[in-house]
Amino acid sequence: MNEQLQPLKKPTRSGKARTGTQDDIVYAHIFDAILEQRLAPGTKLSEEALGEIFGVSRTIIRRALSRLAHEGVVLLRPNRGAVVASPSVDEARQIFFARRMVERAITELAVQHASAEQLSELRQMVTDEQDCFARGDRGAGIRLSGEFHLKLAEAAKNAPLVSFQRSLVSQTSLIIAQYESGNRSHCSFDEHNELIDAIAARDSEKAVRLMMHHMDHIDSKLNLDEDSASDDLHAVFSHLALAKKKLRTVR
Amino acid sequence: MNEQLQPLKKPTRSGKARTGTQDDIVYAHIFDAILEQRLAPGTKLSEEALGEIFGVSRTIIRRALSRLAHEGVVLLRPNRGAVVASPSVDEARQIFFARRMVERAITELAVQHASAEQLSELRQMVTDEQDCFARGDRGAGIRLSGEFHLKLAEAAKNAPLVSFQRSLVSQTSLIIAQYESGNRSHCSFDEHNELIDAIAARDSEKAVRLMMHHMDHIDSKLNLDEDSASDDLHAVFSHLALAKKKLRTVR
DNA sequence: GATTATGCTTTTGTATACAAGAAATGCAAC
DNA sequence: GTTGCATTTCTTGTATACAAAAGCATAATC
Repeated sequence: MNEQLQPLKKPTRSGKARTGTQDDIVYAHIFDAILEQRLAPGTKLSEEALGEIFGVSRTIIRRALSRLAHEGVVLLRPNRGAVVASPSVDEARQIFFARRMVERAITELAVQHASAEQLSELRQMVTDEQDCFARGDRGAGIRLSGEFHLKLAEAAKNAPLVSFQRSLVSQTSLIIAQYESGNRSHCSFDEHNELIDAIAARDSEKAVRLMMHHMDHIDSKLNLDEDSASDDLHAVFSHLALAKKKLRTVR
Repeated sequence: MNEQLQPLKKPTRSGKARTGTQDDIVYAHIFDAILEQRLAPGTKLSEEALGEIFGVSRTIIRRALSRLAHEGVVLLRPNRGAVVASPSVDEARQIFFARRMVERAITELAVQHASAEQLSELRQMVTDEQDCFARGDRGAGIRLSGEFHLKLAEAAKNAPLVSFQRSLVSQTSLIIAQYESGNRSHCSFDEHNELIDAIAARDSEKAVRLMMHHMDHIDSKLNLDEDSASDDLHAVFSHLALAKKKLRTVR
């Protein structure tokens, strides 16, 4: 019934999906779609529809969804299926708090442990990110910006922090999709570059200061202020226009 | 073939498994077994054996295992099944680092947000813990000690931190099982009590200081020192004696 | 006209059958 | 006695069938 029954390709150059088992691939595709904000908060994720799209059975989809649910980007409502999470203002605050804490720790660790190779990979990512925004590919730009923070976490060489950061970054992406005010230029790559400089110079205090500044910038671009009544309604209905055939947006 | 085909009861009074869907129950049972150190690191978790034990199909077991895997307490080796994780010395260090960071944040938040009710629940838990050790139920004591730290996380009112803490606490339990030197009296409940006092007094600095002290105590009881060569071998083979019929310990 | 009942449709929950991959065993050769 | 290979057995990976629950629409009643 669907035209997409090819072998399934791994998405993006974010080397993560290397093992290539089917559910990793599905997971990575949905994850990327969320990071690129092609999947709006509240979008219903029907198992059958996704199965058709990716050409696999519901078993695989189900595994991918439960993994995403565990990371907090998908909400699994018993007997009612999965939707892309739409964090409340309060949840957003909690996530940002946790993220500040983690980013501080990651920055300090990265100053200690980042290898020259990792630093150059990080620089490459910033360049790519810049390119994306220059050529107008906002989605990929946002994703790379998130992946930058993940790569930095890897440079910190602490596995539990990496996995926590993964969850926080993707949830941040949802928050931005839901609460960004206007379309001001996004995660400023300049800040990313300065940050790498400070880390390369092994200047822990400066690096941390820059990172905290960076966090301030990100959440200054959001409307998380207390006038949440109208905000909430807006957030709930704002994506109704983007509804796509089977994956329609609800709440 | 097996004698256990009853409806399945929820485990422990840790109210978590309230929803009671089957995979939650299986998850909670295995989680508790790990927290109580009845499941040694390296133990193979065969899907079929567990299915028989709990009287459910492999589908349910599989979900529970993948959830545990995501929390890092179970290792899912492709085509080779699941085993209880056995953290290396380096992994243990990473987990402890993350845990210090999280416990500090949780303590500060709990000082701000813990309700009187939560504080009294915490006190109750310490009493229970004390009882367990008094009556020689070491397993339940260790579990309650872990659950104390989880409850504290809940008092901090930050969902992402709670879920991260859950993963860190259970992994800590595995580390203790693997690396504890001698059987000195465990997580000292006195420290837990002092901590509650400081939180109740809204004395953030003192609470954090006590918590950091508590962390020092926990890892001073472990052999994570660099003489890891013999340690590693010992860790790998130490549990071969505990092998149980189908759930046998391997690596 | 609004509201509640009731059957129908769609979607999720669980078990199971079958396929594919790994480990174990036995056999042969050195 | 040990090493290498082939076959067998067991375990996991995936799809699918069926059951159960939720949503939806129609109809009946107040």
